[in-house]
Amino acid sequence: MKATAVTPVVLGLLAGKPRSGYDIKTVVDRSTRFFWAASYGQIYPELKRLEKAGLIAGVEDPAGGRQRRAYTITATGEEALHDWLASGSDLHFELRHEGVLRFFFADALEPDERLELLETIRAEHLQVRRELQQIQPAAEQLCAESGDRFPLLTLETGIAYQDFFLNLCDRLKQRLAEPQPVKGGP
Amino acid sequence: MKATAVTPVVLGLLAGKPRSGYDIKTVVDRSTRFFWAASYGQIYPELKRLEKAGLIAGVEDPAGGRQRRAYTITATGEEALHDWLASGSDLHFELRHEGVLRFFFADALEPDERLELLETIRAEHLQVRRELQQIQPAAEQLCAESGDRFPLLTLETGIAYQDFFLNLCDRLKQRLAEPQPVKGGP
DNA sequence: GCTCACATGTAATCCGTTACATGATTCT
DNA sequence: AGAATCATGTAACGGATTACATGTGAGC
Repeated sequence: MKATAVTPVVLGLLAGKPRSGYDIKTVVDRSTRFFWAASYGQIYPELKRLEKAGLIAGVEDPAGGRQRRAYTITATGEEALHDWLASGSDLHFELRHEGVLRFFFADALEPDERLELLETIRAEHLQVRRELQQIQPAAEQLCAESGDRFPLLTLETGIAYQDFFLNLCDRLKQRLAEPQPVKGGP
Repeated sequence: MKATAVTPVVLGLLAGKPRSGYDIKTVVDRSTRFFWAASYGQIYPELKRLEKAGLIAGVEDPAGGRQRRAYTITATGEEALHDWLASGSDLHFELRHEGVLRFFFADALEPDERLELLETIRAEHLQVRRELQQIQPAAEQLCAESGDRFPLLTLETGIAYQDFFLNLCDRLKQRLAEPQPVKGGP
């Protein structure tokens, strides 16, 4: 059983409580999406793979007449999750930020276009910040109910992360307003 | 000519000065890699595409007897670059952070393992910070020579970004040390 | 003579998203 | 009645990485 990118997400979410594939996708979109996304095309095949490997167990669990298959983590699965969580180094880290890329090439822009770019970047991070803040009450409730404070701490991290970019844009705007030293001197 | 993920990087770098595919890859690995990566498998086909579309022009430019094809940006190419740089909204943004993902699921860890995890995350960001700092002198020189301060500002952004994670790990470590309120009260 | 950096390219492979197909149930 | 949500799944497509193949020149 080689672990793929979705393995830990699925395993981690099932460690909380039994869930269906649809359920997992919904939770991912409201939580890990901001630093670890997953699609149906990954989740459903992965559930079958993990079941075959004995890390999770599926049971038919229809709600009403509606088809539904819920999965529970097994003891082996919990072990595998713990192993992954506690295994050291080489944590995958990747950022794709088109705004920063554009800023990198901003020499080709006019001064007012540069400010506009920073404004656009700022606006997009502000939007994400709002989305995260909307989730916060639900995360706080979940924390109080389950006693697991890590999803809430992670959400707060996400908000602080957006704040970093908001501050960054403000600082860069100020630095662009400062007169830059010209070659040859004044 | 539909733009792909590498189009702006290639165009942006050629706007500075003529370069070979190999050269582009080298510069990318020392600069944009941290927020926008690119591989040979993308760069070389893209150069051919952009030349066919008339956005760049290639000239044989052997150094010694060594084969080398350098590309220059055309007026059309400069226009396309500017259009992309100045076009509004919907900036692609994506983060994949395995450390944060693990922290999200850290309820399944022992207290000391949680601290270890934060330490691992911290160490990896510190490592990236060091790499960026090593580039700084070269970036400063380039800034002084070319008058383009945006690569340097972007590098400084990258360092500040690593600092955000370093501080985050420290703050989270402190918060984990605080006694958490237990259900039912003390 | 050997190793490293310069240099170009592509094929195989892996991976993930998107879109579609299908259908039941609940809410308005 | 119709829309939205719950629910499962896959096929096609697009995109990117990896690895390989190949060769020159410079420095030790």
